[in-house]
Amino acid sequence: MNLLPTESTKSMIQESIIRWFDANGRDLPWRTTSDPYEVLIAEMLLRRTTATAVARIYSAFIRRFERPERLARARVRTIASMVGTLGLQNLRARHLQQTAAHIVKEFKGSIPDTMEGLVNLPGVGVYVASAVLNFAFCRPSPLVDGNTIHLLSRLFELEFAGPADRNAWDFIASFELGGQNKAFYWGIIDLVAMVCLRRVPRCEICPLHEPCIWRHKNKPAFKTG
DNA sequence: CTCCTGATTT
DNA sequence: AAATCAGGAG
Repeated sequence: MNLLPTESTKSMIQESIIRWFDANGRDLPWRTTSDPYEVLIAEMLLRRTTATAVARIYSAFIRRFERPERLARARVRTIASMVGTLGLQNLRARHLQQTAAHIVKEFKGSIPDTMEGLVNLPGVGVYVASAVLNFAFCRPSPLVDGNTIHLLSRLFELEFAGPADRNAWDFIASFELGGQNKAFYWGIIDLVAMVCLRRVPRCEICPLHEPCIWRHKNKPAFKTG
């Protein structure tokens, strides 16, 4: 376990991630909308699934179930047949239908904009709730997933028990994101998906190769060009 | 802690 | 073959 990075290191890394994302981030279908329903659906579909898998079915899903009212009335079997390629389809379909029904009944069809309201939805935990707050309501809220753990572990050689580790949430919450929380969190996800690959990380194109402790230990002869 | 559940990566 | 994937519920 290493020492925690200084505030100035964190600030520099944060800026690098945001700048890199603005220039290189993926243009995924659910990132071009801030409609809370569409964002919530995306996050529920993305649970334990890759973004590329969700990208294949997302538009068709939204077209078919345009509003919560539509989804609430659909049969679980029908929903499951549309999300079958993602895995967890029965569980996922049940949660989608129940959440839609809950939203129609308790919130008159609009998505709650508070952590408490969101985590009470079936199939919505702290991660999905926080993602909706960040990506739909532009409200900065700490967000930690497997990607975050992976990136932080390499950058700072910190050891976390996993995505549920309170220390990881506290650490990510200590960043001062201002209004750039979306670019920061999307940037972390995309860096792990495109650059900080698990087996062969592409340090030569990584915006964080300079401060990265893992890179210094594993590619000491790395030239910055 | 276990289970859910399958495509994809390693 | 095993781990992982924008985790959550029981």
